[in-house]
Amino acid sequence: MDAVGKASVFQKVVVEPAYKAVSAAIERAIVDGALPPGAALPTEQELSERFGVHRSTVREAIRQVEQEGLLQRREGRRLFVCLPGVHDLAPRATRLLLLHQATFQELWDVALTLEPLAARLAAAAATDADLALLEANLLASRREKSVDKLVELDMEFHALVGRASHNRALMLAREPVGLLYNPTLRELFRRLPQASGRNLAAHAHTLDALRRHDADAAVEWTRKHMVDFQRGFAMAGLDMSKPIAQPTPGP
Amino acid sequence: MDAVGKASVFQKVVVEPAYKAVSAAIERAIVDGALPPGAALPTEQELSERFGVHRSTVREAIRQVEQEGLLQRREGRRLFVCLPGVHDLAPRATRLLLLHQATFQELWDVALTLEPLAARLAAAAATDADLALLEANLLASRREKSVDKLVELDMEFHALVGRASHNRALMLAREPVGLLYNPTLRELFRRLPQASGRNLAAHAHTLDALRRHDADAAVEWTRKHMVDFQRGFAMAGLDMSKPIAQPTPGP
DNA sequence: GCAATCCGTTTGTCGGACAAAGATGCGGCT
DNA sequence: AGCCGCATCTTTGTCCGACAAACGGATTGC
Repeated sequence: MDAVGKASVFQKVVVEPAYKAVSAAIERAIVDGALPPGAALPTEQELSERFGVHRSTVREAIRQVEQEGLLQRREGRRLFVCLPGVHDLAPRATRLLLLHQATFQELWDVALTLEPLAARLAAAAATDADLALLEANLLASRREKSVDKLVELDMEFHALVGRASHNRALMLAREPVGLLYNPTLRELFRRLPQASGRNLAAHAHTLDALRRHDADAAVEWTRKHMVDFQRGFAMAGLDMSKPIAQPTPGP
Repeated sequence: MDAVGKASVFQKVVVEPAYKAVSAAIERAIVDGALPPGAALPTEQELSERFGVHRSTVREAIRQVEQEGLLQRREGRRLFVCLPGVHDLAPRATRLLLLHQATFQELWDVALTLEPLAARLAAAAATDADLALLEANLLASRREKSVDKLVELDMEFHALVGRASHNRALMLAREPVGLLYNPTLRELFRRLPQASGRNLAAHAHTLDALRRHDADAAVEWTRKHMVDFQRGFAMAGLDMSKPIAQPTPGP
């Protein structure tokens, strides 16, 4: 209508808030290596002077970077740069799946693929230290009677196999899935007490295969273990197509 | 040494900052459903009154929840509750793998397992809409000449197969892995121009299998596709055991 | 030399202020 | 009566300053 017309020569200008710009700048400094892991973040005051914004603005920016897992409060007050670990991302992924009401079937399809992969890679890459941790887990499981603790130990066993693979992409992918077994596994163990024994036997066989670096056996035992679990799941009358429950079980 | 002695009856008391308590409270309200997705977050002032803290403190808390992906700025100013999507978590996972200098081999081992799984599930679950999107992607790829765009389209194809699986756990697991192909794929396409044609053929066969709901064929073509890629990788003289590069390639 | 203490620094929190951009409502015009 | 434009209110983004508590380091006393 005017001289410019409908041609969008002038796009709508987007102004990003200062706190966002600052948080992006801090993030970039960390990712680019200007602030190496372990280094202390400069003082809030210094940052506010450097960026030319008020300390409150800097604080808002810091909160964002902090939540990102790139900063960690250590020894009291000061913030230090740190590399985010898988344990930092997994809860978020878990919550995402919960909020989206993912079904146990979805989880299971992925687990049925990832756990054997973890076993296969672990057979090739497991160190003595990894094997020792698995051994310790197995021993603890044999002594444990409490269902809740057994579930914890079972999940830990699989997490340890994941770690023994020394594949960080795999650990990242399987962690959230592994976390969500928890409530279902607990329910299953409660309904089928005998499942726990079969579980332990399968773990023992898997560990044995890992010790021999026998990838095929490790995969096979893991798969058997999981199929067995699935059968138990059906026998216990649980429904795989229902959304997964919160990791914090009700009364 | 005093009356209490070394017995740790009195643990060191940990006081969490107010902004953290507030952010946790807001998060809980969202996760518990008190603030359903789509609802507007109360005013900063109202929150500050309700929690009995200063508005600055509320703002710091909001920044954290915002970064978590549970809040989104829509239509200008107000913040609205929203469910975090996979696209919100993936960049973080990607950055984590980059910072940890994960090798392409690690990525590849996972991809070699997840992509066929996606194909298998997609063969069973793909809707007409999914297939149409894949078809459109294939057509666009056939017309495209630019290497960069072709890489984008290739990654999109695999992402679409993932979506067609309708398995959210799978999408979550494969997204970060998929994102990191980018620089390597670009390098490969640049060095081996003929790879692109083979790529398209494999995509076409995969899509065909998905249309026929033939899971075995879909898996087989996907696997072939990936093994082929791996061979090209070796032929191009690239090293899988080196850390992956940033998604933003240098000159 | 070691320990207790004092002081500056840094963080967490608060009070208030103000500009800019939406949202709201009201009155006037057709 | 319905719509438009304008004044006003709200809300956010940013700033200023202040202060208590905790931490670290320097200083001082024994």
